[in-house]
Amino acid sequence: MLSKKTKYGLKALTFLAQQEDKKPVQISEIANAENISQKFLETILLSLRKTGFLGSKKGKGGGYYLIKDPAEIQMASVMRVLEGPISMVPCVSLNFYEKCDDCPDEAACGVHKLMLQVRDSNLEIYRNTSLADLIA
Amino acid sequence: MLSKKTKYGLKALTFLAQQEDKKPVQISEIANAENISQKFLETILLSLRKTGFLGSKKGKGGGYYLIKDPAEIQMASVMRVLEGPISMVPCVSLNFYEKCDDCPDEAACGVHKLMLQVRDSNLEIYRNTSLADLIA
DNA sequence: CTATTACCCTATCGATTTAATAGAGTAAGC
DNA sequence: GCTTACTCTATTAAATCGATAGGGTAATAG
Repeated sequence: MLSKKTKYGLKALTFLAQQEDKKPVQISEIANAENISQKFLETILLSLRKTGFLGSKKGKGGGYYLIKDPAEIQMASVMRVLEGPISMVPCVSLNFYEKCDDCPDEAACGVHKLMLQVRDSNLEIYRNTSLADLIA
Repeated sequence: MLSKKTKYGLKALTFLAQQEDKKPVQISEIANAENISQKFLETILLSLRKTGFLGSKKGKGGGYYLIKDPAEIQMASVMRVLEGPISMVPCVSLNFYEKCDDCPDEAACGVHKLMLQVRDSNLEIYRNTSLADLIA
């Protein structure tokens, strides 16, 4: 299941990408438009800022705004930040690899084989889809 | 993330599929071979029996055995029983569809669009992969 | 017939994660 | 210098997960 955090984060990103100009948008405006708990959204936007997707401006007229062009933001990197590993098991993860304690031989493991396929196909989607694609 | 339940269930199924003959295999033997908590495995095998994947035999010489040919068991049905919905959000689920409370318009939702792609590609894998493929 | 084997079922429990909330702090701008 | 709006930490309630305990029950061998 996709976490609410990821869902809300993606919605916020698409909302910002749809803005005409580059002016900062207040958290409250995004939360209101997308039906998201404002406080929860705060922490999500904060993490997106810390990971380089968003910029922020304080004070009156402040808010969050996209730093990069939506076409340059690929889902793979967004998903890793919001949802965590793309793989469903650590033993097929590119960025978060970990050996299974059980499972003496990965090459002979059916689960490994299946999850490798799933990871490959999902990764291809996430890499070939940008934020711009989501609002097209 | 793939739950341990699914992982263990798949491992048990592949173990049973690798048996030479059709004789019942004891829970303890599977648990031992695959490094799984025996008690936990009991509940998993029980649910696989109730959903028509396994048969069981009680008493001495009893155990669990596959009912169908491994080539006839597709991952899509196994995953739905063990892991639940294949979709990452209910609003793109075939078998467990549910509308989002937020999100006034699914067609305009970027998350919906993205998750639809993911569901399609995963479903294709799960449908085209059988238990027999996992041990090949 | 009866003892043993091994599946069957329910209940519980601790740990972790998730989603949400509270509340105070801080920087920027008018 | 006051207001606005982002920043950060801490807390919490609920849900889920993985595992365990312990008895019950059916089938089989001998």
